Amino acid sequence: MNPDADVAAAQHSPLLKNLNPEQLAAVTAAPEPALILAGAGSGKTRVLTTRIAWLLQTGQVSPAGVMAVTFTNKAAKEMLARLSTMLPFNVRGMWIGTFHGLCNRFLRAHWKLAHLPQAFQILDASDTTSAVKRVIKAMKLDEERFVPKQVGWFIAGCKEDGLRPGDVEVRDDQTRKLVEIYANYEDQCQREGVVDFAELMLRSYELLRDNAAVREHYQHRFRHILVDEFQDTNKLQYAWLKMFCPPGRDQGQSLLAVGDDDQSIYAFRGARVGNMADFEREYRVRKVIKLEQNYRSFGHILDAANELISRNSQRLGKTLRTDAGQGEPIRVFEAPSDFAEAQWLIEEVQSLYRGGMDRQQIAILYRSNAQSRVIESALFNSGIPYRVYGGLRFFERAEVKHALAYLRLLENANDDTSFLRVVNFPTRGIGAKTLETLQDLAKASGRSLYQTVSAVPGKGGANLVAFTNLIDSTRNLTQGLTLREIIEQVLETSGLADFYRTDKDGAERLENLDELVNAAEAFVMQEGFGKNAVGLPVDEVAGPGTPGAVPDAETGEIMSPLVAFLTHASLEAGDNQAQAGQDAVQLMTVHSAKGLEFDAVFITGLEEGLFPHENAMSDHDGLEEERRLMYVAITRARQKLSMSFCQTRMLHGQTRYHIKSRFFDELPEESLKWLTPRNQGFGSGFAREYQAAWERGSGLKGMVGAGRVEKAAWVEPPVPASMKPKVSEEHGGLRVGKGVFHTKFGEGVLLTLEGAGADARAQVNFGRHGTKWLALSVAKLTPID
DNA sequence: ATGAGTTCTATTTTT
DNA sequence: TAGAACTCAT
Repeated sequence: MNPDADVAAAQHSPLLKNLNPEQLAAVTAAPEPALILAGAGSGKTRVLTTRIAWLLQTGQVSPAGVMAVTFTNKAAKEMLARLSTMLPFNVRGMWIGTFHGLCNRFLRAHWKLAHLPQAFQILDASDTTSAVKRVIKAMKLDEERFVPKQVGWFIAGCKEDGLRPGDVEVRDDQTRKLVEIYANYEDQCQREGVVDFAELMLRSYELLRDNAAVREHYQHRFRHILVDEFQDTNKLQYAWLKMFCPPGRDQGQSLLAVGDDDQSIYAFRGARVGNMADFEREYRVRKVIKLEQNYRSFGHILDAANELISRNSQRLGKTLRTDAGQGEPIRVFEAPSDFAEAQWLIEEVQSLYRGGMDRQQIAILYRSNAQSRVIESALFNSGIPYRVYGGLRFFERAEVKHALAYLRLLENANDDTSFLRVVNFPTRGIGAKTLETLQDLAKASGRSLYQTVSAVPGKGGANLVAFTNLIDSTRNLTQGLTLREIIEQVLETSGLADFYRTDKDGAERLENLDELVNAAEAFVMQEGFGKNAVGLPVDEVAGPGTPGAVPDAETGEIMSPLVAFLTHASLEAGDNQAQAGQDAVQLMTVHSAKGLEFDAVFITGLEEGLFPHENAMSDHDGLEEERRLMYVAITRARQKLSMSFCQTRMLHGQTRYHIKSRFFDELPEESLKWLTPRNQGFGSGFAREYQAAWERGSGLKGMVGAGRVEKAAWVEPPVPASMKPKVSEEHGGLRVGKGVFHTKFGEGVLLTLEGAGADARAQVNFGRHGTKWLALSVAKLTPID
């Protein structure tokens, strides 16, 4: 092939139409290491996917030679989806996925070399914590001094620095013990055939590092490696990438790193922004391409973002610009209390909605999850549908995890984590005492719990044997069944389904178990196996194309759909959001808003101590990360941006007095529109005066008397007439004082009806479930006699 | 085994 | 304040 001629011809490819000069440069960059500094809203995903498409179209690489790495499943899916609309190629040949997803794919193909069982299972965060907890217990250590979760972080931190227990520098007793726990934890995982998230990365890295043949195979195979969100990579991930494409060698391989140092907000989790600068140096990047043209926000919003972030030192340097015009200035509201802030949000949201904006185009952002409560209850009481991100995800729900534990035991009975989760759920007369005996015996003999049951004497032992018999017979019963049938069978024989059928509030959990069956069905349909599921690359697989299963790279052995599904469940916990109201206001932390965009954004709780958070304010780096977080928040907005802060806020059960965030002083005055009088600024101590006045019992009057009339905004605003509840007696067949039925809360008595139309709401006493306010536009209430 | 009572803790968390 | 995790009594 003649790349130059192809490249010249491809300049006219329809793919490249409508790209700006910087985007074009990034898409058509020469096959050498390149760094793309992609600002918020600069069309980064489009550049990434277009580049892959262009490389393929110009024949510079075949699908098997492409690897694209992301951090989230969502990003990977989006890339895959966009590519499949752009290309006639089979996208399955490419390695596109998350770091962990690709590591899984790699380890499944080389499980023997990696010293793993073929059906190894992946521990999620909570599995990891409980596994660590067991180690600490077995070592008879004080759980106060060695908090399982923290020890888990320590272990993950070591792994992310590439350190095995023997590599950790020990300088004090505490660390010595921690390393001991780490070592025992490793043994335990190995014995049980499970790996945690960090292990997926480290194990793959070590295999590549220590096995030249494997390493060279992949180096030769992947001609083009693209990495998204490079600023979020940790030390190990960068080292992992170097294994695929080592720096300082010109082999015609290209590593394209795309990132934005200004959006690095995960340093606390081990992300190293410094990897960007290191990359530029170590790979001798000749040209850094900056995508600074923003296609998302109006001028005032970008001015604010640029001005704020310019306060940070050690930036790679980037200024967003737009052709969209200035737009509206940022509205700033000072509220007397968190309650008043929420009330103001309600008014603003309703006015936007009346102005024709979709509710899902409105986002309310906050620094910490605890702030959502006040806002939620205000929204709830106003009958405005909303959706909170950050709740329990589907595969993390207790009942789902129980079902998965049974399924895991079918595949690998030595998985003690799963064993302990369900050995007595539903209850089988196996108590703590019996389990202690079992664990001691297992530890002494170096066997798994499952292998040890017969050694336990007495009634407890008999019950344990009954449990393993149940698992064994279920395994036999499910031989040859489809994945759907296996799960249905397990739900029945385990007694899980029956348990939730008789449990008084098991209905919802039963629904989730149904949903699990559906998810499995969808997984089988969608992945179809042999494709991207467990992800054995098709060109590496020698085995027969058995439908519904993936053959192993070396042996041609068939991997069961069940193992694939269990892997899927650990690697992708599902949507991180509560019940999906179609037309709902979006509530989330600033962290979870990263990567999203909305027509209207409210940044709330902009108070010193909260945002920037007090725990981050002490050191320079912490404050800079808070500033980047604020930068991320600002750049989420397309058209309208508002910011608010409170003088008083309920925190840890106490009313605290706050002053406005220093970030207000770092934004351009001309881009702000103060809805309340601007006060003296950061550090004025005004809130403390207010507090003092309040404590004297004089409240606001004292303040006004002291000549601070401009602080009238501190008075609770009167409820506007439009907001005054309209009380009625009857609504759609419902009558005050009569009975109603709700699908979740059951029967109740209607106490009050307020509002009309979309705002209509009802207060109902559900007895055992208490008295609740319900939005009639959302809640299904039916009258009963 | 279950429920009531007690104590502790509270920043963010892509996999 | 509120929730989770735990203890203790039934």
